[in-house]
Amino acid sequence: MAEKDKRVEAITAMDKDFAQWYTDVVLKAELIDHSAVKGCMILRPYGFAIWENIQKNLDALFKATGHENVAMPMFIPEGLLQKEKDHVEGFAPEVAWVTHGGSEPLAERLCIRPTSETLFCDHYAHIIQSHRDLPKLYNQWVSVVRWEKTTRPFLRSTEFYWQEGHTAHASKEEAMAETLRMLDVYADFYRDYLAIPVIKGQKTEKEKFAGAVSTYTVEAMMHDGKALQSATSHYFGDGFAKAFGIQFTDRNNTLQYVHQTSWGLSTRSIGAIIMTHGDDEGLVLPPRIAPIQVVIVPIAAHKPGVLDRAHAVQAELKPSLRVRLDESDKMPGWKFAEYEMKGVPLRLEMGPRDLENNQCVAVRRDTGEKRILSLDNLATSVMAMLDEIHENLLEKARISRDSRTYEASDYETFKDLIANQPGFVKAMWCGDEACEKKIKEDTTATSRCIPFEQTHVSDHCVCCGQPAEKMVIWGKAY
RNA sequence: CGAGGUGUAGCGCAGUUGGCUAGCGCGCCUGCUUUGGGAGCAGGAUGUCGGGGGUUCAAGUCCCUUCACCUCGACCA
Repeated sequence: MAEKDKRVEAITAMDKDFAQWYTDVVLKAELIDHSAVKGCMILRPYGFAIWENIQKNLDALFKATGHENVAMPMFIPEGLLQKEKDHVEGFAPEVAWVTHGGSEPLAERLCIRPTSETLFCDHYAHIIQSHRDLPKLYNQWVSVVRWEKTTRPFLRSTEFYWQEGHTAHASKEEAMAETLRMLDVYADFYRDYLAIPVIKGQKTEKEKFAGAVSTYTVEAMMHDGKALQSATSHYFGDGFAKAFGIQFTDRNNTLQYVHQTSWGLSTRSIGAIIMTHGDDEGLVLPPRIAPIQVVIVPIAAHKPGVLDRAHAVQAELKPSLRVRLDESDKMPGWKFAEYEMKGVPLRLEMGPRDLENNQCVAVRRDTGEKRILSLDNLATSVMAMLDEIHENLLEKARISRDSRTYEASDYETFKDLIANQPGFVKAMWCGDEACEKKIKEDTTATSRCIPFEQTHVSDHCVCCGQPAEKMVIWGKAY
């Protein structure tokens, strides 16, 4: 029991204090450390390795859809940021400024990019002349800075890593198709790599991106019932093109403005992983992005043959899996707890008893299930188990989300649900921003999205009672 | 940005009305013994008491200021 007590001490229970649980996990699983600057986190090797795996896999999906990576500067001259009115109004309150070069004041101050639309637009204006130059399908993997008042690791940090795709097209139809295509890429990525089910939908006018015609989102539900905007894709129409003069000559030799999109997914996705799959033992990582997919823990490693066999197994798995053999002199129980805290999907225990039987003991992180595996064709059975874990995580998350998704057709029910039942509430909305604002004032819930997959809850706006056709998902959000 | 809370060794904490060389547990280092759920014994190392300024014979302790972290709001693509 003493061992158990030590573990409980290590991480605050989710039910007791979810916020503290989250903080404990990000620090104790060694994902991040705090830096000297407020809200700026240090991504430690284990945390960064998760990000690298996200990058690697998502980038492959971008490449498969014809996108190219570029690198823009981190500075935006003030004049450039101000070219699109809505955009600058949206971002000005949270940009950081560089005012000096060495000891000399700059003639024009430079903002540290909060997002790079203006840089891409400026560049596009230079390089796009003909319809033959289109489409431009660019992406970059960088960090951006937004001077947020309240910060939390991964969820809202002052500086954060992300990718931002910026595309320019000859027609609005093509740009809209790109916007929705990339939203699909995000949704598929969340499902297939992070084992997180998301809801695709459109943001309301109030919630859309500064400067966009329309914003689309994938929304996920965290373990505490709160919503996390997990990635967004924006359709810009030709608004930025007109502000920045991005024109091309079409097939009929007439001058046209391009139609643009942008879309992004950030290190916030790691927050989503933590708060979707984690439990009281710590992190639970989906196998496809886990830095360590399999950890081999030798038992009684000093006994003849144990370590040799463990090394052989590691060598066998290494070509197809991210595998670690922990041959440190820590106690096995210590290692079990440690790798559970770090969310390693599968643990293989190998002791003298196993060697006699040409087997090992496989323990799943998600269910705790122990299974005896033959050392013959081990890579195959391990990979099958990792796939099972992925499917189970996805299914568990889906059930968890659906069981906390409610419907409300009248305002009293709505308010009661938001106040007392953490989760999503589906309710009809008339389309008036006033109702959205009132709901936020009354309940602190916001419209998460107008889901593509509509269900008919009632005929009337849940807030004002006017006829309503759109079903909106509401919830408290990070 | 508003309200509240917290900063003492890597982590968790104690430190009395201001008073001696700032402590405890875990961890860490060395050695031996151990190894199927966070090992045991012996020895050892580790501190700008978050930073700066002030009061005082004397400050971890009191005052001012500043930075960071946490909670709840406001803000938030």
